[in-house]
Amino acid sequence: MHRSLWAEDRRSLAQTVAVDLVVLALIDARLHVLLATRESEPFAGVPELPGGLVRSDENLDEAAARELAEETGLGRLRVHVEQLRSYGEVDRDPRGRVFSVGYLALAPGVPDPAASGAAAHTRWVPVDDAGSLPLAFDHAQILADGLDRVRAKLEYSALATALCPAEFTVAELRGVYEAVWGRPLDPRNFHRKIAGTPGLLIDTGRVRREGAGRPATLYRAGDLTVLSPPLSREA
Amino acid sequence: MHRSLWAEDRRSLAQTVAVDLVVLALIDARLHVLLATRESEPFAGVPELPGGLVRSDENLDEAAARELAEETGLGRLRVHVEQLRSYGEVDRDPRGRVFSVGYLALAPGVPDPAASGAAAHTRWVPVDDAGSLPLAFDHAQILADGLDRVRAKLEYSALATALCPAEFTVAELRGVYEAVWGRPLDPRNFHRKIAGTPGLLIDTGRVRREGAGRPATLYRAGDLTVLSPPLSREA
DNA sequence: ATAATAGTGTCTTTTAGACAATATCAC
DNA sequence: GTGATATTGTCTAAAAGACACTATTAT
Repeated sequence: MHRSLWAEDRRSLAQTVAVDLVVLALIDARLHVLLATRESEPFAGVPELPGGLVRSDENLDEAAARELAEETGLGRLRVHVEQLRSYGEVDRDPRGRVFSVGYLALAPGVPDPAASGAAAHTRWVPVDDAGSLPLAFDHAQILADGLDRVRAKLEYSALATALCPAEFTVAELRGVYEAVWGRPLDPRNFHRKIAGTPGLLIDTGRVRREGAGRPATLYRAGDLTVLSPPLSREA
Repeated sequence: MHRSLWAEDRRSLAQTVAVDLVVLALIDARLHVLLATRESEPFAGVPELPGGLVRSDENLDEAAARELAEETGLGRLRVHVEQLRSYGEVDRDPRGRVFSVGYLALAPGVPDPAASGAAAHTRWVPVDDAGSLPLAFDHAQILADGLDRVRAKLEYSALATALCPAEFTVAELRGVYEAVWGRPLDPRNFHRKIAGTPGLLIDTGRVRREGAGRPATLYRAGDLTVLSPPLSREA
């Protein structure tokens, strides 16, 4: 009885594995998620997360990276990709038994509007609006899990830099936190905490002047990935 | 091209989904993991994590719960089960394309030695020893991920109570932390921190006397699941 | 009494959070 | 100069960690 389901049983199972991506980016100081629109049944016309089936010659991470490039035109950008969790309700797909591995992808800005034609299927939706949209399959749950993950992980990791361009200011980084957490942070305490964490930011030596005000130092992300102690979401 | 792999492509993929469990329990103040021994090829005779294929009429959590009951004889106990992550390297199983969803299970003690016959396949191994054992498939990676998860999650959650019996003392709970983190904690600071977190522990009103010393208050787990601020692994 | 464990109090150092003050720009 | 943003400093309240002390048992 132990590990009994092999040989013919395995063939008759007819299981399928897909990846679905929660792709996030900051646009106009608001967190956005990339949604596609289903073109066929089931759920024709309904928005869904980009994704697709895992092919026989690729692992899960590779499938996620391929779908990201194919469906979003984000291939050339430095995108952080990490696995979320898997979804396997029996009836989550009316076509049959399809498991989905959810992925979280954080893009450092949006690609050129003149990007690949594949991106025409997709659009960026503010996450506040997407929460109330009905999504195909169980994608609303996957999206919620992705948002939970990124909100929690900002506290104890350097993940926020993945939503910034290669070189950024402390104010930009703070903007990421404010957008993801949906609340303002004290610029002075934030600056002191971030700048006082060795290894988190690397000073490029250059500055950026943006309208009025003292020019801001330009940093790029350092090697540090774990923030300890964590950066608390202050009151 | 979008979502193109459907209909016949899907049938020809021949993918299979399994669950594999990292089952942990505290035995003699040491953290142990439950291992089975493979009885057939591949990896015949090599230790592996308990697990098996997901059936067509059950979701992932149900498959994990069923395997837990079937293979470990822990069915009747109150076991905490949560999903870890999924594993999908192309060649992770030489028999074909098998994806695995890893699960973490925390048992409040070990079942009766006189438990079900299924448990005869399995044995409890101290995690320190299991780390150097060669395990079948990629189960060493799954085990490492499970240990990472439980070590990290003790800091910011009430998960440690899942490794305690229904009623326990503060010293027992501290023993869980010390076993999982592999370092001693200050009993006085631990007690003050734990007892000072509202909702974490519920006083049963009874005490337990164990050899010499003042009797310890018996608690059961409260509703609180998230510890904030987290319990830091002190120096 | 002595040893052992449970639980409380106290002190010091560190940190978070509020916010004043200074630096450097555009105008 | 004014106004704006960046960056540093200062103060206070809270928390962490070290550890003395009290409480309650077995022997």
